[in-house]
Amino acid sequence: MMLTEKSKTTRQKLLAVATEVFVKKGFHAAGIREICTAAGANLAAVNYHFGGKMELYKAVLSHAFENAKPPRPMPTLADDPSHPQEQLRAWIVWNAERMLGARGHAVYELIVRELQDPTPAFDDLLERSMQPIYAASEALVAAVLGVSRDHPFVQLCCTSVFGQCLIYRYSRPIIERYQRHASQQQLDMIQSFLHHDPALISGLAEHIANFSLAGITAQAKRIGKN
Amino acid sequence: MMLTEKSKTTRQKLLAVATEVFVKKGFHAAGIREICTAAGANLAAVNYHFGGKMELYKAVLSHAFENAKPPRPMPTLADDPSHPQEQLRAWIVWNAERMLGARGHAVYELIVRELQDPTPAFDDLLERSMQPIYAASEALVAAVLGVSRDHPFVQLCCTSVFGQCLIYRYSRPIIERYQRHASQQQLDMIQSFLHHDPALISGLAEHIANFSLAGITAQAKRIGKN
DNA sequence: AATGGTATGATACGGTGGTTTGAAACGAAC
DNA sequence: GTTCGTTTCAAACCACCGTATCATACCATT
Repeated sequence: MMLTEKSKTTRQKLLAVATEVFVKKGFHAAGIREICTAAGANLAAVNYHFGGKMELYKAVLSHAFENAKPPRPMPTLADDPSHPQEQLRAWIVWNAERMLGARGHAVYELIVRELQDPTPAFDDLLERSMQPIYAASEALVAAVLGVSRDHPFVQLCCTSVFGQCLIYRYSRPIIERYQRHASQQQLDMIQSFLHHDPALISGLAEHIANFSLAGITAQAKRIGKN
Repeated sequence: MMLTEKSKTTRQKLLAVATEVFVKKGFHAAGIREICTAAGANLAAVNYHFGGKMELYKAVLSHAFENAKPPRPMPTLADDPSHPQEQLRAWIVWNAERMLGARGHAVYELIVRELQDPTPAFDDLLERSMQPIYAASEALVAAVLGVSRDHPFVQLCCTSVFGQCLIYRYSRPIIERYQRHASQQQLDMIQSFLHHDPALISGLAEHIANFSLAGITAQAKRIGKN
């Protein structure tokens, strides 16, 4: 038999626990022993079920990527080419909610780790998960700016949008740390953020959209003047 | 004698090499052997001169922090309270150039690493290097928005500004990777960026300032309407 | 009941990492 | 030239990690 009940659950448990540990500590710092004992499995289980630490890691990446599929499809320029501003706004909100929401948590956390200590699995992950999204943002921003996609302002504005989203991922350890000297109402907000409270996140997404649209339209005027 | 000529240079060489290696690989991945051989020192040198890997790391942090002092002093609201917009613009440019320039390279790279895998040296570094800067940004943004510093919009806008700067640090590994499939003129720009070309960086700083000021004034109007 | 692929278990191997040790080399002071 | 603190060096130590091994237990099929 290919997979008994028991083996399925150990494999899945291993995958689930490994995701947590890799997210928390990164690839190098995470240990096989730690993962196995936390999953209630034997030390050899990883090698048996996946073939090695790196293979387990790749499996975690794939699994996390599959689970990160957003509930709504990505808004693109093609959906309504005559109103690029509204489309861009919809896209920014969609993207921010995707990057900050609970669904994408593991993938983006792992991507952020890969950014600093790339493993061989990096290129593939980036290509699959980020490249299509980035391409869509370029098209939308170019449409709003009224220039071609290789205009330097397009990249700058896209980077500004992504930067505003990414920082909420990067600063997570700081935020966790600042719980100590936080007031009660700050503490509530921090907890909401760390637990991916949808209301708080859509508020952040709204802010990023408002902020960015103002920034981008300002750049559009700047282009028009020249 | 406390420090002969020879010992001084080994200590300094160790510090310099260790800074490079820690920046490049992070605390955990960096190896004592690697550092020592690169510095032309014996394996035991680190323990002798610093007392251990962690102490060496702390010394590197302090040293990098001291060397990151920007050439110009930070513009603050107090410099010209009647023109908060201009002051905020000056501050954003100053901050972006500080975070992206060659001087601050080591510190910010190390901070970015600490963000993901905090070592015991994290709190101190953060408090010394980031807290005063962040406080200044809050004051300026609050002045432009015309609200008190604990208004929620203040934090949101400050985070948006920092996010736009930080992403250029975070995405450095991606950018290095994309040199392979880049055109010639893209390659030149990438090289300029990686080598902290002042002209390119002040261009980025200008963009971030324009983008952010538009975003912040838009939020100010939004507050005014309510 | 017997069998054979599958899964789990305890243990050991090779390698690497930081740290320690003790002897040797250096250099200034007497 | 001897002495003493400082610095360098080679070698070893010890803990840990990922992997490999091999015996055992499981369980559907025969």
